[in-house]
Order: sequence, then structure tokens, then C-alpha cells
Amino acid sequence: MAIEIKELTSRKENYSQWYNDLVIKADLAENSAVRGCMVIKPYGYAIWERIQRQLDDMFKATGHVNAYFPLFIPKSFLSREASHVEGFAKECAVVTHYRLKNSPNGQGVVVDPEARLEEELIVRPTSETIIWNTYKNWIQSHRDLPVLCNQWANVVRWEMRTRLFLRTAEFLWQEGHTAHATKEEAVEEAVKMLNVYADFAEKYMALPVVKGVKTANERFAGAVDTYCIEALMQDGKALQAGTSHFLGQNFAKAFDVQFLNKEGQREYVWATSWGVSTRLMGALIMAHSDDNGLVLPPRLAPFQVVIVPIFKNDEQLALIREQARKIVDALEALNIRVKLDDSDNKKPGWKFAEYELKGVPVRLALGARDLENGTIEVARRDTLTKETLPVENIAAHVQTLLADIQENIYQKALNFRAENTITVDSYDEFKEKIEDGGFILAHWDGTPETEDRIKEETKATIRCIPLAGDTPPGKCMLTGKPSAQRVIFARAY
RNA sequence: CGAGAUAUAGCGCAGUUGGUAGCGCGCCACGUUCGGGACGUGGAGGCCGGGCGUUCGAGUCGCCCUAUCUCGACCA
Repeated sequence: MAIEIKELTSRKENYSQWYNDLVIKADLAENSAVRGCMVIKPYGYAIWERIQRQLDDMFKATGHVNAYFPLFIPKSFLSREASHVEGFAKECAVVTHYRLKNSPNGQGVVVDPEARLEEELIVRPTSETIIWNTYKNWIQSHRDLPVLCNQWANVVRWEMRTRLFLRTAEFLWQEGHTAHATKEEAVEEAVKMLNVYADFAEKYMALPVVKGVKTANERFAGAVDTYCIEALMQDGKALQAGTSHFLGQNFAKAFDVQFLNKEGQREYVWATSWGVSTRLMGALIMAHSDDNGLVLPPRLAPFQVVIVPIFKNDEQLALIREQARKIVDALEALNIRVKLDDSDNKKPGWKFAEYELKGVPVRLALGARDLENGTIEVARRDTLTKETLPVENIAAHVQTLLADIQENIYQKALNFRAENTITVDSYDEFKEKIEDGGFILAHWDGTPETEDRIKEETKATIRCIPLAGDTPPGKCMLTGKPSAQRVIFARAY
């Protein structure tokens, strides 16, 4: 009996279906009864918790603190910043009433028309407005600055089309909101947090990303500059994995947040905001998985090692369990997260397939044969290879193996991106190559009109203007006008 | 919100000219198994998405809802 994921295959035209099935079968999440929302299952949430914990440490190491702001935002707040309302108004969930009553026809309940709110409340699509309304009370002097807050929260955006983890109506995220005395400091903060995200993506998620700036078209509603990290998925589509915005004084002006500087003059505060969401889970799944299921980088795997005993009867199991527990202790002494699955209601072969589907990096199999020979079978998820090794010092071996797997997964993704990144100079070539997916480096004249036309004709968008690398000027592939540097085009999620 | 498709057991599906519902997986019990998703025997599980209509009779035909999926527009 083959694993069902395998039967679907990862052919590009089936990629969406394959991804969805993978998420569901690996026990990460499922569609909920509520439109566009998902249920994150315990195993999926355990991965999210690891992402959360690591990011939270990184935020704190850069001087940030956590806070919490309301779920509901008065409608009027959203209209204060003009481009912000433009960007979000169309996709907001709105609370209009505060009470239900028994239905007049005796069937269930209806909204009580008399309980209409004087001012509607918006379920936050992002918290800039409610936070800046609060910051107004917190900030009077340059001595109150900077304010460096982060919030872990859920937000709601009433998207037309949804997909597990990548675009759900409700999602979990963190949003950092900072206030600064100077423009330079705020820009520095936005770039600093972009680097935190990039570090996290590469070191923990084993996901290579390109750091860049968004074009005006793709910019966050209300931002002066939007920095982003862009990753390439295995089907050749790009995924925006995180954003960091330099907001200028837009929100300070909209909410009248001023401070008295050292010279005794009143000035508007400079702002940033930055966020990553459960979409990172989608990136993790799409970047590394194969037809056997998930491939989790060891640093984010809820358990890094699973031990599967192989036994014929209770006596054998007792002996194997004794040995297995010693190995568990040795691994835990090295801070390795390990699960011993000694349940007797599933066969070994079933467990092998199950933990592969769940992406557990290392599997140790221990049977009567091993007890006799003093050996253990070690299998790695990333290469699907296995070898039989002496059981002594197995913990130390696993430790280096985990580091090796982490590195290997990253290199594999990096190689994939390198193979799927090309440089193109003519628009004809661009139109041809964009069909193959991947990143395309091309010159662009810097105008929204050109960007729109390319998007319309090819469905490709400018993912970002890369911050690093050789950036010689050239000529726009479409209009031939001057271009300061190549930008990254791709079709995106 | 546009275009297409789907809705039958927990999941995946079949169901012929309309005649009162089936298969695989899973689940429960017992036995044999256990180094790559074991097998046998027995069993439980259904308002065939909802409503209206045609008909002696509707899972099947017609109309109207609703939900979901795929592709667009929108987006972390």
C-alpha cells in the first residue's frame, strides 16, 4: 500500500492539490467550518510554537518587548490614514451588533436589530491604527522614545480565495510597531528587523531568501518603504515570507503623535512595523517537502528523532524498551527532542511511513537483531538513506547528523534557487522563460506603468528590488529606458 | 465578484433506461502477524448538502438555494 501523497505526485499542475493534501495528511491543519479559516492541529501548532519561540528570542535580543492591543478597531480609526484605508477597507470583517435574541418564529436566534452599534468595530486586519492611537498617549518627550513593541496576535482579512497557511481569512502572526525620534533611526530599525527575518529564515527554516525593497505598486498600504524577504517554492512560484515597513511619519500625523525634542520643538514621530505570519508554515512545507511528505529542518521539528522499536511480543518489547529509554536519556542530555513510539497498535512499517509524512529528521529503529549485535538503524529524512551503526555513542552521532541535515536541507533549497534564477535582457525571452517559473533578474525602468503592463501580460510581478549583490545599471527590457539595477520578477503566491 | 466543476458512511469514490444504496481505506471484536503503511473471519456505521417540483415511485430528471474546490480579480 503506497502512501497516498505519493500517488498524487508533485507534478506542477497538481502542486496545489499536493500541497493541500500534504498539510492535511501530515496532521498540520484542516479547513474549518468557518469560511476561509483553518484549524491548526496539535502537530502543526507545535511547529508554529517553535517558530514563535525562536523569533520571540530574536526580538528580545534586539531590545523589543511584547504587548497586546485590542482585537476591535473603531471604524473611524481606519479612515485616518488615507492609503491605509484604501488598502484594507475592502477585506475587513465588521462588527455591527452586540446582541442576539430568540427568533420571532421560534427557530434559533437572530441579530437583535435594537442592538446596533453606534460606531461599527472592525476586526483588526493589522494593528497600526489602534496602536498609534495608543502611542499618542505614551509619547510626549524624546525621552519616551524609542517605543519598541511587538504583538503576537490573530488578524482577519476577508480574502476572496483562501489556502491553508498561505492565505486564510484568520491567521496568526506577530506585528512589531516601533516609534522613533529620527528618520534614520526608524529606517535602521526597519532594516534591522528585515535582517532578523532573513537570519531566521535561513538559519532555522533552512530557507534561502532574497532581501529587497518593494516597488510602489507592491508596497504596504501606508508605508513609505516596504522591505521584504522573498523565497522560491519548489513549483517555481515566489512567496513573500516577511515584510518590514518604514512608515515615515504617516501614522504619527494621522494620529497626531508628536514629541518634544531636546531643542524644545514639537516633532512628529517616525515609525516602523514588521510582521511574519503562519504563512511561514506554508513556506516551510512548500520549500522542502517531497513525495513522501514533509521534510522539517531539525531546528524547527517538534521532535527531531523518533525511535521505533521492532518486536514480536511483549518480552521482546520490554527488552527493547529498556535499551530505547537509555538512548532517549542520552539524546535528551544533549537537548535533542526525541519521541519513543513504543505503541503496540501500529506496525513498524506503518510508523516509518507516518513519521516520514510528518517530516521527523532522524529515525532510529531498534529490534531484537540490534540488541544481539549492539547496533541500531539510523535513517535520515532528507536523503531517505539509512545505515546500521554501533549503538554506543549514538547520541553524539545523532547530534552531528542533525546539524548535517539542517545544513543539507538549506543547501538543497539554495541550489534549487540558483538553478531557477536566470538573467534576461529581452522582453520576448522574458515572456518565454516566465512560463518555467523561478526568479528572473531583469532591468525595469522604475515606472508603475511598465510594471503593470508586464503583470497584465505575463502574470509576473516584481518581487523586490534586491538590496545586495552586483547592481550594474542597464536598460529596461520592455521600454529600453534607463534602469538603475536588475529587479526580481516572478509569479507569486 | 466573474468562469468552470463538485456535493452519496469518518476519508476517497461507484451507483446503468428512475424501482428504495454499494466498493476501498479507516473504525470495533477475535485470531495469525510485526526489519517499509500485514492478513483472515465477523461486525458497526447513511434524511444520498438543503428546498420545491415532475412521477405510482427520485441518489438518478427539472428549477431554486447553500457550501466546497480549481482558474481569474484581491492579498501576509
